[in-house]
Amino acid sequence: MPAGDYEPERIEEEWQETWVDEDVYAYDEDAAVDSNTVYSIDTPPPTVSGSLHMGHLYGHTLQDFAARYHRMAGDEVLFPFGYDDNGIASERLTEEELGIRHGDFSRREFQEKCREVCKGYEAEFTEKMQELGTSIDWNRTYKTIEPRVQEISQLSFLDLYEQGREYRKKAPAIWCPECETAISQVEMEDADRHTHFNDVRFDLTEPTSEGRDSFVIGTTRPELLPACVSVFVHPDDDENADLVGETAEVPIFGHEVPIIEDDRVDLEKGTGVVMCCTFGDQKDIEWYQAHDLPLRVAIDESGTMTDIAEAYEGLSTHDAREEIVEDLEDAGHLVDREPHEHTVQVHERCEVDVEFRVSRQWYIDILGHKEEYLEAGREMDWYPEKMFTRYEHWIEGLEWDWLISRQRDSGIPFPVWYCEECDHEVLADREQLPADPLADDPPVDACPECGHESFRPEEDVLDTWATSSLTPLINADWDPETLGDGELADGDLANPELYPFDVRPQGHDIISFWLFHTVVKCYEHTGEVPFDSVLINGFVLDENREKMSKSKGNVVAPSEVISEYPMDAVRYWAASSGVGDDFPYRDTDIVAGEKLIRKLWNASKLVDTLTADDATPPSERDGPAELDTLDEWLLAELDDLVADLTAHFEVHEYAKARNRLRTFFWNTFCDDYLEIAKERDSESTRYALALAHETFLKLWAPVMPHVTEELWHEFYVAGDVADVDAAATSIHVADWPEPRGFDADLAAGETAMEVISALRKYKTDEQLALNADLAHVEVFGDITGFEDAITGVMHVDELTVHESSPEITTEVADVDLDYSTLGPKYGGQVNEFDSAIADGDYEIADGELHVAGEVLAADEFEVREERTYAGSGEMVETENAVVVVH
RNA sequence: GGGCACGUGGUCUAGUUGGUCAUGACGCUUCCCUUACAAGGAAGAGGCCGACGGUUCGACUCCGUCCGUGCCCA
Repeated sequence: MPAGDYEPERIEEEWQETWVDEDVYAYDEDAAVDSNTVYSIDTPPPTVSGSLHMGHLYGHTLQDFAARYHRMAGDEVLFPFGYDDNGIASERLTEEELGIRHGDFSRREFQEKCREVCKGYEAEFTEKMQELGTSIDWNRTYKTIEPRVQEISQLSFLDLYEQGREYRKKAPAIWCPECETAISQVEMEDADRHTHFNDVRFDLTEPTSEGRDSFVIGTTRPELLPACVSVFVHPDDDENADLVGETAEVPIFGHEVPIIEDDRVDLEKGTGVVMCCTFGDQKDIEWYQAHDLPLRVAIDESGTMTDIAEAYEGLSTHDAREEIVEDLEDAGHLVDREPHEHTVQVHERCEVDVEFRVSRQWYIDILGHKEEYLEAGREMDWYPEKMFTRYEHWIEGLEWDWLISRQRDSGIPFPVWYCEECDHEVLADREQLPADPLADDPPVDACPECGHESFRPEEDVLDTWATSSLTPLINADWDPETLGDGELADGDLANPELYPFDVRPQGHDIISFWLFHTVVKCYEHTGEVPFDSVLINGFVLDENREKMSKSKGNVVAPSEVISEYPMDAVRYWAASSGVGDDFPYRDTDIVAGEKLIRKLWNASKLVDTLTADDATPPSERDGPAELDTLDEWLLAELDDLVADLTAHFEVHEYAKARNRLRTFFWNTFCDDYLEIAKERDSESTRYALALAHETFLKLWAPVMPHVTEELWHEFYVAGDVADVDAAATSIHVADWPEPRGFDADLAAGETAMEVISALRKYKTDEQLALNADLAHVEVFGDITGFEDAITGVMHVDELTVHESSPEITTEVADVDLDYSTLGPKYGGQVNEFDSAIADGDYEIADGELHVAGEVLAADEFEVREERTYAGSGEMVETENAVVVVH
């Protein structure tokens, strides 16, 4: 039984080890035959190279609330864990850690090194995750680089190819010159740059009809001049209309380009005349395609100037820019140059400015299926609902098909070869998977198209999202019988009961790509929306509500927090905010959790001393035939609590659940009921105490799993922690409480609590100790059945209860109008009622109020009376009773 | 620049379809070592609900503008 102080450092660690060692949270496939009784969670796997941050802690804790609640509520829960280790992030990590470059090794060698480096990080990550005390099934983990996942990723590629949804195309794509790979729209982020705005004069080959022989263009990227292929003017731009149709000569480089009109020119900016280069930005690409312009590639894949740049060949874009500006100045073509702040798009992994390059890449067609994906989003339940708009707007704003090929070594290879002769695509047989074309042979000896016998392997690897978007299929172990039909058949999933997943938890920042890509992939492979619901967690901000960032130095590490506070207290804080809302990290909130743990521990000690020693949980044994009114009242209130909490947990309202439970436990149970119970000696009270206490342990279990587990074992499980079968006896596999149908006079109970509160106030006001004796107390009000409770806890010698009204004189102090009825009925006249009542200009007769020429019915107003007690003793009023103390 | 949110006592927050004394916690003040807990208990002070307009009999709640903050997307 609980004794002394609770020791979280020791006890939390003990339980964490036991839970993992004894597989308390293991998903039981054999038990889980029915998808209705399975609760499956599909967590986005964190990048292992990143260290654990407060976002991981918060996100996983939130999922754990759901997992633990559903496990107790009778569902077979799958709470898996994945490590994302096949992206550019882990590749760069390996390079840094070992001081090597990926290009110096064969793909398989480099992948070996990646896996070796990641292994260490994974072990560290696992350890840190387990310190969070979440109910993850550590038997169900996967790594995105492991062979089974590689196979699923390649299967996904084959399946979409069979469905005709993937294509290879030579087109402008977003390119990172640092990583030397194409990247997709979602891998870009904004960065502020300090640069210059250069006004450059272009000469015309012939003067215009207006007699002009030159014009000025503003640009931040003069190094793109060699790539200039045309100049544009807006059709509504009267000032520059004369330029249209003329030919301009590009300064320094001397090549001639046409001047064309196009309404995509921004009239608000610069001179209204802009150059189009291949390529400076996305608009250049649009123009290039719309006007069928030539391609002039001035920058190569590593960000170095090409021979097109003539004298500047071999320079970096940055150096070329400086030199070209100088030369423009010398040649008299630089009209003006001003410092300029602007936003550019950079690759999120290396923060290098992206370029746009024409290259041959693989794409998944998504632009043609926007409506289906919107519909898929509508079919999911969103917690909170408002987050759906993010998904909606993302899809509506899509401009590129999904580019899935990357020119990297690490990652999962495309299972494709090309005929050396006709470029015909040959895909791997599914039996070959996972395949690596650089090492493996194609499945055919000769090209099915032209009969040629030599093949070129695809060197590219799949985009990391191409794998990360398959986690539901990885968790359910996908291995489809047939490819290309886009439907789920019997046997396609080893664990079909898991799919669709009940919930997809994730941060609101990754709705647009991770969630979206996962919906796309899984929907296309199975014909079903992969998630029933989406649970969005907000960001953990610092104590000043600012985003944590390394540069600001305001990052709080979970390890620091956990070493200082019990994990249960940290979880209590994590339950403080509505899902989806960002919220600040504050020590004081965690301290509040610590206090609650202590309160629960101490209250448990008292319950233990007050109740009989019985190792059977009270919910599983018969109570006394007859319950005392007080005890029945508590249990009836408890029924309401259980119903409310169940409803809150069902819809992820953890903050509401937490606050409701805390208020009832602390105020009603500890402050009111326990104080009364101390003074009683009754079988009924002992049973109610024990049953309420057991219920509290269960209701707190999802939020505070460690302390509740410890208390549960102290009360109801015999033997040492090490000796018991934790998988069978844990509170976390016990049944979630249900209302038991206790029926009590809740009004009388409430009145009785008011009376007690009034007596406390009296004692405080009179500077008496709370356990001071009161000789005689009279109560005017209904407290039937609670008399003993009141006399006991308040130490009242004689209690008299009156049915009748007390000897008091009443005066009408004020009249409260029922505005919700009167407003719609009388409109503006309500103001007249108010001022008349304020002036005392009204009459009450036969229960009706005569005011401002109208007669208001009894239910349209309420009279507030001021009472003066005429008898002896001190009067204390409450909402439903009058108490007189002698 | 566009979109989505959010501004409530010193701090963090609750507030369901508008109904008139705005919730709780932390902190603060006073009192109480009452046989689980003084890291506790009892009582109390503290707010023109971001600003300005509008709709309404009535606005923290609805609408508009502005200011401030955050995220997403250009």
